[in-house]
Amino acid sequence: MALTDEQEAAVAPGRRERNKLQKRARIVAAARDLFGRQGFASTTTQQIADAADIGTGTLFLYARTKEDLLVMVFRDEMLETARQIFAAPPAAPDVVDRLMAVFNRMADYHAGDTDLARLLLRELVMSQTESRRSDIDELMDAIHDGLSAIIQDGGRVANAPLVARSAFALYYFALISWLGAGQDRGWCMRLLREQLANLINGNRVDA
Amino acid sequence: MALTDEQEAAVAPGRRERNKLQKRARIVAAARDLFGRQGFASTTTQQIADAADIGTGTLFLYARTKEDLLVMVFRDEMLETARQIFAAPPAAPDVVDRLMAVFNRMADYHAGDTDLARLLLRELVMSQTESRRSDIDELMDAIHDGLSAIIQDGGRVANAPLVARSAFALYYFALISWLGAGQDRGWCMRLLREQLANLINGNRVDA
DNA sequence: AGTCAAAAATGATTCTAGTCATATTTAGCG
DNA sequence: CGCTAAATATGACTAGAATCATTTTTGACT
Repeated sequence: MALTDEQEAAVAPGRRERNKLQKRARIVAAARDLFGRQGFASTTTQQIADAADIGTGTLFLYARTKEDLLVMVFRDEMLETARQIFAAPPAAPDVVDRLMAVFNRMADYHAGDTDLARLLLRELVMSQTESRRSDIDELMDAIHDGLSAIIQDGGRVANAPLVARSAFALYYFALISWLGAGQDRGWCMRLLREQLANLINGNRVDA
Repeated sequence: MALTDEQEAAVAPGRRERNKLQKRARIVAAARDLFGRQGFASTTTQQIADAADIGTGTLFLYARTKEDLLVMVFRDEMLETARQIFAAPPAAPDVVDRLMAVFNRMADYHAGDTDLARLLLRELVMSQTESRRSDIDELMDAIHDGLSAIIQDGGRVANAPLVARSAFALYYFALISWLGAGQDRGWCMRLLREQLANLINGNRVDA
């Protein structure tokens, strides 16, 4: 027997809301699939709309621009990836080793599709849309908290959150060098390790 | 009396080449003006072509995309700005102070048009086009060298170029927070100062 | 000066992201 | 149940970036 409207509304946040969420999920799935198989540029918003079985204009009710769609698609995936990485903490003796283990696993994720990662990185820099900003903030916060915990756990450093911010900034720059400037990944990561060692352990001549 | 073709070609790198340079200059000037007055999005490539007195398609012989045009326009300006900043070195006692003086002056430049700066920053992350890559590399190198000199001059740090890279990465991240994530400029710069102090002077609990 | 191939310029055309006036669906209410 | 207003969906349409087949310019060589 079906529930009455009132009962239904009481259980879940309303049918309308559920429909929207379903539609949103279809859109994200379609976009994820097409971006992955055809690339971002050669996927048209029309193709995504067709695959998600919605009208041309409806798509833009859920993502203001094609680029927002890219961020939408990867926000979930990256959040999940970040959670998994921080949930299974690397059991290395040194803080620098542990940070590098985290960053290497993140880089592994991006290595799966460097073309998309490159474009995504570009969009993550600028949170033009309001919805995008919250997507990005959530992701950044998750990573920052994870890093902070690792650094705090090391115990040798004052002001762990600030150092976490610096570590993330250095990682971000490594990503830009690798994906943006086309430098060799290994080279970027080696440099990052040195920079992190400097950051954590100091770099004085007399040390 | 006019020079013969041969004489002319011997003096300068050929009339053809000079024409191209002139045309390029007209394009950059027109784009600079229109972007500044109307903003990037509401300036059409047609307007730029008209202002530069060239055909619609000719524009794309000089810049593969509208975004490349943005990079072209600001590469020169930013290089010049960077040179001026590093030519008149800040006479502060501390390395951190001197770095902050440099970064603050760079931020001042961007503060002149934060909308354009935001878009530019996004494009600088990814050197999609080959021509853009060289533009960006040149700019980055200039800044890196300047920072390196300041840090080396401080004398208390081993491996100045690496620390310069880190300092730049931290500055870059501050820019992203300010222009990209919409954080308050003062807050970003204060954080940057702390991070730089950490980087240069160490951050051990026992220090 | 005249010829020719390569380089550069051109604008009509194509393609697609994003808009907007209209139509449909939803849910609260008498 | 209708009725109504608000929310949501739709696809024909617009605007503008970028392309490309064609034309024009250049300069080397005779």
